[in-house]
Amino acid sequence: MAGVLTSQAQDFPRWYQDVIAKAQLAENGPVRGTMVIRPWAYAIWERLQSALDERIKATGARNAYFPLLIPEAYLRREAEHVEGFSPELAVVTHGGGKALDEPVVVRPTSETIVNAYIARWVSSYRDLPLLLNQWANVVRWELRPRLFLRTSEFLWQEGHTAHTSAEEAHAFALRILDDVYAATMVNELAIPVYRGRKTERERFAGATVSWSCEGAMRDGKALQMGTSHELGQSFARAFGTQYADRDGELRHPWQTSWGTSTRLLGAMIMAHGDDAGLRVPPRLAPVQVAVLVARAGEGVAEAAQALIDDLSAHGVRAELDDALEVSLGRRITDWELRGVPVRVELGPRDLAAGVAVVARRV
RNA sequence: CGGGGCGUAGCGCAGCCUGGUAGCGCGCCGCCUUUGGGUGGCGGAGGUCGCCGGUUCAAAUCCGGCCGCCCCGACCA
Repeated sequence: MAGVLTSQAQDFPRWYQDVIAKAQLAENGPVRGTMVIRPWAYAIWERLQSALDERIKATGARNAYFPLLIPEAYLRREAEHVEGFSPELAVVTHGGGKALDEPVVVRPTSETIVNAYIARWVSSYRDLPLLLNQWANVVRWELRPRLFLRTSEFLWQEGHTAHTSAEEAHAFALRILDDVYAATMVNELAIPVYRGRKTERERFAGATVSWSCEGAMRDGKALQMGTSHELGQSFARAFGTQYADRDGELRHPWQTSWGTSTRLLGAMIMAHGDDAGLRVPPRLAPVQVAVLVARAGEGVAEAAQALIDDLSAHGVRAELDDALEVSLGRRITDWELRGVPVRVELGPRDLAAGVAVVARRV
């Protein structure tokens, strides 16, 4: 059929933008780099989020929430960290109609404010390991934004942990990389990933080692999909986090931080989408089976509803499409664009013959 | 921030060079027709032509300034 989208071969970036628009996944916000996530994409994100959350909790980490606004001075406490993030900070200078005595920054990531509190909560080796995770939005003033892949504001999960040894922190950072990130990417997103250590240049600002999961996209490029960092003791020193060890000595804990974001939706689009549109991995698909009433007829609506009920009873997320005022071709194209894994078409002809058209899109 | 391009209806664009009633496609609304892969027909709604100023009898069009956006580069989850 004549493509609704620019083909991937012709212009991959253009195809990417087309799918996002036509499948109604997201749009640009009024402020440069911001993004409106539309219901279909958000529903996929929610499923991805819960899959990640489950695995994060399985490591023993617990969810918490820290403020969006951070005193600028906090950022300055860790030299390399502030140097890395300063160029992309959004800074609030006014509040309540008056200039603030000290500007506050909108979090670009939360190492600093989390550590300000970890310092208060850790005083004994018995308090460790401390394993925290937060689901939040962060802001980084990006020069060249691209929907999902690099937006000025994005949704993510950021973990922050403290341990009694470098070895334990190292092991935990890798556990997140393997058991949480790679596992979710492979099993939920159905994207094979390459795990490895980031180069010195790409290392997270303030980390000693950065580990990354990179996935292969259909344009032949790799995309960083999740990172896990060993922070050493630099943040602990910067924020004065110390604990009394078994031997009575005061020591700084060894820390990690790790994150994945709505960029994963961009990865899903680029790793699975084709010239007909998006293809959503079945485990993440908000609708796994779309049942289309192809044409009105005696008993067709009832048969379609019976199929929906049967699928639902078996734990399959199924949705009825009986919008007969919209042409069948149009509806088929729309479901293809949105990437629903299985489509069933049912009409009087099928009913009479005791069959149904089933199309897979996985 | 450096290089290039573009701002005209919700979206995508033509018109600008050569000033003279603001157009096309898609989408939207109504009616009819159709419906098994983006149906077809008829009718309709919708625009301070990015903003400010200048030239002119007359500016989307010419001139000046400003603002915004997109693409490439550098930076980045």
